[in-house]
Amino acid sequence: MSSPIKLDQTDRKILNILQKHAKITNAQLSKDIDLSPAPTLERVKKLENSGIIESYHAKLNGHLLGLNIYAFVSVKLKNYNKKSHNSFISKIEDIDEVIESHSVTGKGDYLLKVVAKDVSAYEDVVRDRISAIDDVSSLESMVILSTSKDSKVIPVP
Amino acid sequence: MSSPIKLDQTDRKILNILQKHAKITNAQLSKDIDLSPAPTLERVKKLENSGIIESYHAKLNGHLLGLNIYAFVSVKLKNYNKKSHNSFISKIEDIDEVIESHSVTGKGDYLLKVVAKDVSAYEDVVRDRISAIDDVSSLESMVILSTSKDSKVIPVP
DNA sequence: TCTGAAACAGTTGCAAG
DNA sequence: CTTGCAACTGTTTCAGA
Repeated sequence: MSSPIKLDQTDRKILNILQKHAKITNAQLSKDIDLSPAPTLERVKKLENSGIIESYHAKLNGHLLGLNIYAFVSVKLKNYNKKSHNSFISKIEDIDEVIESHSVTGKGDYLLKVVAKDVSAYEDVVRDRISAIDDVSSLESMVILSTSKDSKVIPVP
Repeated sequence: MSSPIKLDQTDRKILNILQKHAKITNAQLSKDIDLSPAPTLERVKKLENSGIIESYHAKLNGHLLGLNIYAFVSVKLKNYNKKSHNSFISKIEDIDEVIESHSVTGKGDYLLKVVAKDVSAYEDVVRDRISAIDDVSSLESMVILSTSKDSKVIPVP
């Protein structure tokens, strides 16, 4: 288990700003945290090198791209051995429409997040690609009707 | 309903690259898509201005920050009127540990994504903050044991 | 660890093909 | 669209406090 890395209040400010708005310039970031550009840059690099900042991503608007169905799919497997899990995970990896896959406690074994352009395309993904994996026993769809929060910001302790 | 915006293959390449690696320089991006810097920049601006690119975010490593519990929580409400939904949504908005909230079809009414530093902090959030909302009838936790895919990349049609 | 300044790299806008 | 170039903006390094 890795122990949490020590951060001061300035580091926390940096992380909160970059989670919300990664494209800020170093010059602007330094103003927002009341520091000069040089040490600001150094702190950002340190956060990147330590692995606390993993990566930077553009968030797209799915609707404008014609992706109108978002859903969570709860999956139960037939068997609980390591081979079955690994087999399932590697097949899920290849399905671009599955954008998240988590092993979870509760009634299902995996919870997937799936995106598709319409109900018909969604049906294709669920029936022809996910159900088609032998390791899968049953599925339950939770189609997203609306999203009220998708903050992309985890609370820095 | 908004109709999908027309994109050519070059725009799609840009979107795929920026979803994975938002911090790329315009100069490097232009090389990757075999175009010169000027029109590359113009395309990126167009994608931003059209709203297809919504925002840019730093992805943090929760474990290194001491956030060790991630979970989905399925929530059922007591009532299905608009007032009850709005009340629930606005209260959820204030809980930083709830990083996603989606209204969904299926057994539950909402599916939340929650993060906490340990099981005890998770219990506090679920019991003292989410269950405490009057509109909530019942909850079901699906704690994430492991995540095999979290691509941050939606498939551009 | 910070400041301030100087040197460098990348972006942005524009003209001509 | 491309190339090329200038002006600008932001990054990065470094000596000194």
